Amino acid sequence: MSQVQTKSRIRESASRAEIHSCVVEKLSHYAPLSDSEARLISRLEERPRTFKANEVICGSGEELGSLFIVREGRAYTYQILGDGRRQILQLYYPGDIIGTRDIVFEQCTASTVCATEAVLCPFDKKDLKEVFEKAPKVAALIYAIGMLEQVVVLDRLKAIGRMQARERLAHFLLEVLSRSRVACHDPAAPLELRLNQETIGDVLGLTQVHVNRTFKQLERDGLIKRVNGKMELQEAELTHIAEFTDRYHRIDTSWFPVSRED
Amino acid sequence: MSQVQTKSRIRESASRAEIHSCVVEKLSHYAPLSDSEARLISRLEERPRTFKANEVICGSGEELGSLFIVREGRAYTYQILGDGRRQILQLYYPGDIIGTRDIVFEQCTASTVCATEAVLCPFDKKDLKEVFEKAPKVAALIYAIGMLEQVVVLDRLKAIGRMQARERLAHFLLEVLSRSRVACHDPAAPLELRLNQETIGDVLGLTQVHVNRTFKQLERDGLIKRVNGKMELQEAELTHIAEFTDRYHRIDTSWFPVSRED
DNA sequence: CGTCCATTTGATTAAGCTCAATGGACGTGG
DNA sequence: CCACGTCCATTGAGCTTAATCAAATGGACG
Repeated sequence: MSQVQTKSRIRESASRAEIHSCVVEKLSHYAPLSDSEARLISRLEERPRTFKANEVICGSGEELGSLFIVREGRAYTYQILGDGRRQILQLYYPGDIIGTRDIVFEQCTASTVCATEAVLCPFDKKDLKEVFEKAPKVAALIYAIGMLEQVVVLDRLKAIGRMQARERLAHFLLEVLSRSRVACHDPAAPLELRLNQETIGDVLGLTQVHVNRTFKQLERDGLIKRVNGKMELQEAELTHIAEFTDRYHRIDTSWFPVSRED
Repeated sequence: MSQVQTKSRIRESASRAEIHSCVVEKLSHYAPLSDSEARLISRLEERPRTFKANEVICGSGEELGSLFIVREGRAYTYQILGDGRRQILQLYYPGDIIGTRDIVFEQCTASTVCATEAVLCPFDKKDLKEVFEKAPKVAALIYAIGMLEQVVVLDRLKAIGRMQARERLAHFLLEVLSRSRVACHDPAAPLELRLNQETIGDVLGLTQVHVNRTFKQLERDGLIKRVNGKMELQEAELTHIAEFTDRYHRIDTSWFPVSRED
């Protein structure tokens, strides 16, 4: 909750101390940005916008006009099969960038909706051109973050393809936890999923019923403890069960272009 | 087979007609490149290298020093679970770029090996810096191709998460077919998998035995016909069964920076 | 002609799905 | 305050898909 910043501070332009943008915050988590780079990005970023729960950010087939940085809430991307089954492809938590993928297509390859009420910062697609032209380091950073997302997706692919329900769910919980920590900084904070069991099933390729049984099983085994919405995890054991690796630590910036005027 | 180019032609430098590089060929499939852009890229590209079947391109945990463009053969990226099970994350066919993901990490997140004898063109990682600095349009293109790969991975995630063996396999066959066509150009050419059933199982999250039964079933139903290694597909029916979409058609280049001196 | 490897087939088992019912939490309207 | 509806979690019973275990078949090749 303390993550929600006062919106009026965004959009000041001049000195670095005053630049307070979602994108700058996200990007500089991985590599330091020069003042002019930070200024360029924060200038491009539009006013944060509030979305209602279940509001569609971009439907499959529409054109995605901007990236969105998640400031608060949860969103996800999914596809529906002919028989009505649903696969959720990617979850977005505070700090994540929505649309790094679909922005390169003329039509979105999947639908994106908010799972909860959410605050998103749009970043216009056509302004990316300026980023690639004037701030190659930032471009490299955006590229790297896109690839980081891909690694996370592939970890989940492995879990769905080759693990049983118990390990899949453990893997999922740890992934959400590590993702929350990027934004939240407090490593002791309990996990707050804010997703119902049907949604989790659609992420993991399981039915809601089986997700429920598996949660119960993990609870019986003392691996998780649930207290109204929040969850405490036995991280060490779960990590072992799910063979989980946290991918959010570090990217290799050695090949990045240097900031133009540092 | 006709895809294998005479290697001596690569590396000439001067005029456009003589530039004959794997990377240039791949990238200009999606957007026209200026002469200087083409020159920059082809100059960076090193001599094609031949790999033996089962030769490791980059092991999990090592640093990946270059991208590789596949000229001939098949390769794949995989992860092994503690109990020995294997999940193949991505297959690479001629025209694909290996390493767009792992290049942004200090250590590879997965192992990559050749499934057959293969010819690959390395493209040094640290030279990417120059590309991002001097050829922003090419950088955008590389970004877009990385995202295209991600969409393909997510289509497979959907298949593995929410489809049965029959549809999964159909989906897989169509994906390989459409991928082959990027490199091969002949739309009537029969599908040449050159992968055994165990490998296919590890792609699709199925056992080798079940892959076999499913192949047999597709064959009985007249949806595929197998003649020593090659395969003819009833594309229309299979596309319907697998709800398949070909993602290789088109990316949105409208936001790309323009070539610097066209 | 025997070895190696991949494919094929059969019999049995188990993980997860489907269908169905119950109960708690919460909001809304009378 | 109570009645009611909705959403979600929970639990049970039976069924289906794919896994497992095991073995046979069939090239390709030295």
